[in-house]
Amino acid sequence: MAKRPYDLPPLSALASFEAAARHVSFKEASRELNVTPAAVSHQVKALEAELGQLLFHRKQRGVVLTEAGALLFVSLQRGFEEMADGVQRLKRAAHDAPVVIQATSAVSSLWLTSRLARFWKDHPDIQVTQHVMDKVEASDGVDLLINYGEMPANSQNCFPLFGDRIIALASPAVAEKYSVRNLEDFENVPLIHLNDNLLNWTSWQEWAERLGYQGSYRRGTFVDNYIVALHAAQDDIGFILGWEKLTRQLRKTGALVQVLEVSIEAPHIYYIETRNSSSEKVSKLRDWLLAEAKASPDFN
Amino acid sequence: MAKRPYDLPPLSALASFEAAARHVSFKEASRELNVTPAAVSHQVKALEAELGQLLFHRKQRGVVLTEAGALLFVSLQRGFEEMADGVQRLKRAAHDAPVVIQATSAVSSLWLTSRLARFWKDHPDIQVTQHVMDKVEASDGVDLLINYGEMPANSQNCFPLFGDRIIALASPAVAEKYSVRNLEDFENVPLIHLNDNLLNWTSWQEWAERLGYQGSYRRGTFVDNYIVALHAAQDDIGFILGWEKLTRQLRKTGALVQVLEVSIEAPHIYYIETRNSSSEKVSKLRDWLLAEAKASPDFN
DNA sequence: CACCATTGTTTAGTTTTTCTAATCTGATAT
DNA sequence: ATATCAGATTAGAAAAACTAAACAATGGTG
Repeated sequence: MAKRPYDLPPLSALASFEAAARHVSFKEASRELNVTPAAVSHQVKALEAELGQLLFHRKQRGVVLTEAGALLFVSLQRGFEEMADGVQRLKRAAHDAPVVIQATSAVSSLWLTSRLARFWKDHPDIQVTQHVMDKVEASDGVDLLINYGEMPANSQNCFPLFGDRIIALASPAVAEKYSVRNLEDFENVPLIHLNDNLLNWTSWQEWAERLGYQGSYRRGTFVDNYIVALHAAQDDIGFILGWEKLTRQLRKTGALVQVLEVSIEAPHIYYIETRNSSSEKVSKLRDWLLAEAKASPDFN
Repeated sequence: MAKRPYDLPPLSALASFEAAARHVSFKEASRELNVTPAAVSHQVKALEAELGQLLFHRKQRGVVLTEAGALLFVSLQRGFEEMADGVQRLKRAAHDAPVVIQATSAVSSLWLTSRLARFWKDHPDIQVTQHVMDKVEASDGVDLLINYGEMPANSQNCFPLFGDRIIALASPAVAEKYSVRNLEDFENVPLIHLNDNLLNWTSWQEWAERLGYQGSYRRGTFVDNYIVALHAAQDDIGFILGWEKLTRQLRKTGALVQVLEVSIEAPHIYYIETRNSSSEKVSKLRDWLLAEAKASPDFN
């Protein structure tokens, strides 16, 4: 097969030489490289040995480049410059690029959006883009991902955000009109069902079973999106299941009220996942959100 | 003071990444770099961590460059190419450049030249230039230097070549005409004296003193150059001092004959000194000459 | 003129980096 | 299904790089 396309001496030696040549001083070079002059001396000596020619004339006081050294120096400078340019561009691009966080429309509107607004006040330099998508898979270019489901074990990219309880809700008008007293009553009232194609939503059926009731809840309307379902509930369409914490604000404002004093622990938890990038900014946002979830467990 | 002008990640990581990107394969890269795939994996991972962004998409089978990776790759390639160019030029220049060996005209004509001709037969790829100069100081650009004098102690650039004895010589005609029987006889015959401005030549006076004779040798002619002196001797101008070994050939052909069966050990030795370059070619010639001096101590 | 401050070198030993061996993972091809 | 392939991961080994200290050579200073 092809031999090494660049038959270069050790790069560390080249870097030491370049610095020494630029400063015309081993001492200065060593300061720049955060090493002792001895280290630079070693590297340059090794390079000279490898190339089989002197790169510096050792003068009484300091060093002077030989002709060969000068020749090498300009090439190295150009080379390093080129590389540094590329790295610089990369860093700048990373700096300018926003952090992309993906969440379902429900999480986004009920929890994430208001917090991102606050995050931006703390970190005006970090641009954040929300990617609202009611699917489990992450699209390309997503840095963070808030999932509801079973958190993969021993993945250091996933961190639990919060768990929740599931309760029954309705608009005050609906609640008053049907006055549900027990689980059986739900069989004869309009329920809002979610078509759970991809997410792990808990259905009315599952919810009741968890609470020990075996009846069948068939009445009501089906919608595809939890936010739509919430709006439907507020429009007096019927009863809806909801997360206790996530709907706290809606209950506080009286838009919805809890029906029956029963609840189940949500079968899954919300967790945050790091994807693609391990950049500073991403970690910052992730840690901020984790702290946020921890700091206000009751969503005050 | 100024920060590092090139704020580059570890160069070894860049080199590993470049190879991996070029092959689009950690495995191939590892073969090129003579390391295991694990090593490449480590380096790339470290680089990604440092830059805070993924450089490869890890696919089910192998890897693919990310956009960022591709961007970095072209810069690195250009950079390495630039550097390799410089190194290449340097090596080529060193390869093409002849080895320069400096010697006095005497050593050159009596010992070195014929040997260099033989060296060239053994090593036709190594070009050798003679720099004949009857001074002690080496001029710039000289790689090897044959000196006569006191060899500096503990210098690993100097190697003893040979010592010699000093005898009195003359052309057969002169020898017969004056028939010198003892040291005193030299006082009344034409002597050839060397103006020793710089070299450590032994004068007739010193020679005789070493042999225990206190007379004064004033008669004769003065010349500046030993080769001229030798020619003068062959032209029957007078008696001359010479090295036993170096003049062997002249005596063999009958051009000169030894006068009086006395001789002194030369006060100094011939030694060879390495200057400037420590290139392969220089070492080769030096070692060859040392072996030559050792192999034929009698100058057969 | 002695003496100190500079700059680079050298040696030997330590620290850091880099690499390997072995084991895993996850997915494709047979 | 099973083998295979490319890469990841881990802990520990090997190699490279570095440092400390003593040295050498020189130039400036009191």
